[in-house]
Amino acid sequence: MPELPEVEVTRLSFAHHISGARILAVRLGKPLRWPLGEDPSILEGLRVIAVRRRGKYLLLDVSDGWLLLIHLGMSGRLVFAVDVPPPGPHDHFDLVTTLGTLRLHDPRRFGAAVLARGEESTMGVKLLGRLGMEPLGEGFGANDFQTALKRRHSPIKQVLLAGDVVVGVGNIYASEALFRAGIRPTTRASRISPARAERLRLSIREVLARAVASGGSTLRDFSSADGAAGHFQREAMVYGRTGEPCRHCGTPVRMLRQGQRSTFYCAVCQT
DNA sequence: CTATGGACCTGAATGC
DNA sequence: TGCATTCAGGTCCATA
Repeated sequence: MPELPEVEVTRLSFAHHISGARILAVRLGKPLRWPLGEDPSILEGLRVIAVRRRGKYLLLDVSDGWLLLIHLGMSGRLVFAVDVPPPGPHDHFDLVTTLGTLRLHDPRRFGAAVLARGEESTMGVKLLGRLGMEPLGEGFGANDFQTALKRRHSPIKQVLLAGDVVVGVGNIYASEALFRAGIRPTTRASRISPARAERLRLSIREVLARAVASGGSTLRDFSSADGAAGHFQREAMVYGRTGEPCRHCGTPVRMLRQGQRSTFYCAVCQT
């Protein structure tokens, strides 16, 4: 479900509500992708200081130097409310605080909640250490992007998804950014010219920023922590539009498989 | 080092 | 209606 825009929209929807809250309890459901890593009772009495994002991870800074990393995986969703119903079969993590409860609901359980001793801890480095540039930040520069692409011989779509060059671009926005840049998803990254790489860099920024502004994409069930659905899917140029006319040239949109994932593109507009 | 395929897990949609 | 197959927003890990 969640790529960078959905994670960022989720963050914005509850960060200011939970900041300053004192943690009362942690409730755990079924195991997620990784174990919490620490005894949850150590959080009791501590405060949530801030909520940041790195790639598709949410980072909750907790007093006493603790860091709570939350990943939504494919089907995860956060809810923050003063009162939440009793946990259902897919509610696997509750952070109960004086200001409300933050709940991770995740049917497929590819998501995770991990407690670490800061970003430089073993677990922090393991999960965050290989992440690429933040596409909406200052550090996502033309030179660095081009240099990184030169070293990669895989198709550009898969390089974008890998997340070690640039983070946050998932299956929807990879197809969308490549369409806007006019680049075939199968093009080897190393063979993209500097001019086209720059166009791609700007397309990535624009697509992600616009998606955040639209509240993300709600394909089946995404909603932010206050329950709001996104509507960027209405602006999708190619994703999920197999056989439908390209919004630029009218040619039917094509779908192909790359590394077990669907890719959508226009064979006329993307070369 | 890079590239590729399998693994994890559940529910919804599709096909016979 | 019932049952099997395919697909879904991610990414880690083992293997070439």
